[in-house]
Amino acid sequence: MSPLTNKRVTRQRQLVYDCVIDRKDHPSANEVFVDLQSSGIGLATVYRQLSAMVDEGILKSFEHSGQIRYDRLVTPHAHFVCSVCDEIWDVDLPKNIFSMAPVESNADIEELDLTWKGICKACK
Amino acid sequence: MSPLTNKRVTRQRQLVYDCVIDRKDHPSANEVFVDLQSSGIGLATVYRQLSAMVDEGILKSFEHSGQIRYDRLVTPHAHFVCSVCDEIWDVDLPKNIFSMAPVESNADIEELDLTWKGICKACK
DNA sequence: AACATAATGATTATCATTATCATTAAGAAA
DNA sequence: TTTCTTAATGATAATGATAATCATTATGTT
Repeated sequence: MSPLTNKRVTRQRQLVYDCVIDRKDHPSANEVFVDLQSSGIGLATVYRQLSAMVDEGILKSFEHSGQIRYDRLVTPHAHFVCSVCDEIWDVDLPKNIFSMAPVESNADIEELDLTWKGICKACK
Repeated sequence: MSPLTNKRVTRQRQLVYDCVIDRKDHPSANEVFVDLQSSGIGLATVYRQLSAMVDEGILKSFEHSGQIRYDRLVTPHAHFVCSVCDEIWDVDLPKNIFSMAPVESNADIEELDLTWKGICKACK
């Protein structure tokens, strides 16, 4: 568990965090809940802990087909989504992407969301 | 109304389309519904027509804080979102962005979603 | 004018997420 | 170790966005 937090280390918090880290993919709250079902954790706790961890900066989140997905990778990166199997991969951002911010916005860019869409190797 | 469709031109379809075109922003289905309330249109019809128009390619859509937003601009472009006022602007994609597709994906890119986030001029 | 059927509107259902609140348990203090 | 404060939990209800259902209406064709 990350030290960057002054929250109580409950059994449930540890379970949720470990689940996202171990899965290595981009689970929804419900997928984490299903994984931890046998532990007796409550659904509300899964939702609470996941969004708390995003606030604390130890997890990231993004929207995908109407639901929030969680990501253990918190450094800036992009995603590739297969339009056939709907799987998601972490991919690198283009080099110097932040220098390509639109002048129209006339603003300091804090972050960006970049998702590439296509058909993955397996589906092709 | 775009000619690219063989759908029946109902009064409701015309109203929904004109609303999105006239607004010039990125309304949700409910915002379109509220605009058209006085016409007596049904909420389900607004949802149906908007998603139909996206399927037909005469409108685009994207997810924004848990809801689907509709965009009259169907050519490839990015968005800038202000983290303070939550307003959304259409902005140009970086030049040659499609040539920067990640090699990891090993796939043909069909499209991409790019959203810049920061504080807009007005909020700064 | 008649017809076939796509579209509509009212409503219900679904799904993801958040709020509520009584109970439990971390972790600090005694 | 026991006590104590209060954050966290779990069960459940509430919310909000969107999709599905179905009887009725109206478009566009014959």
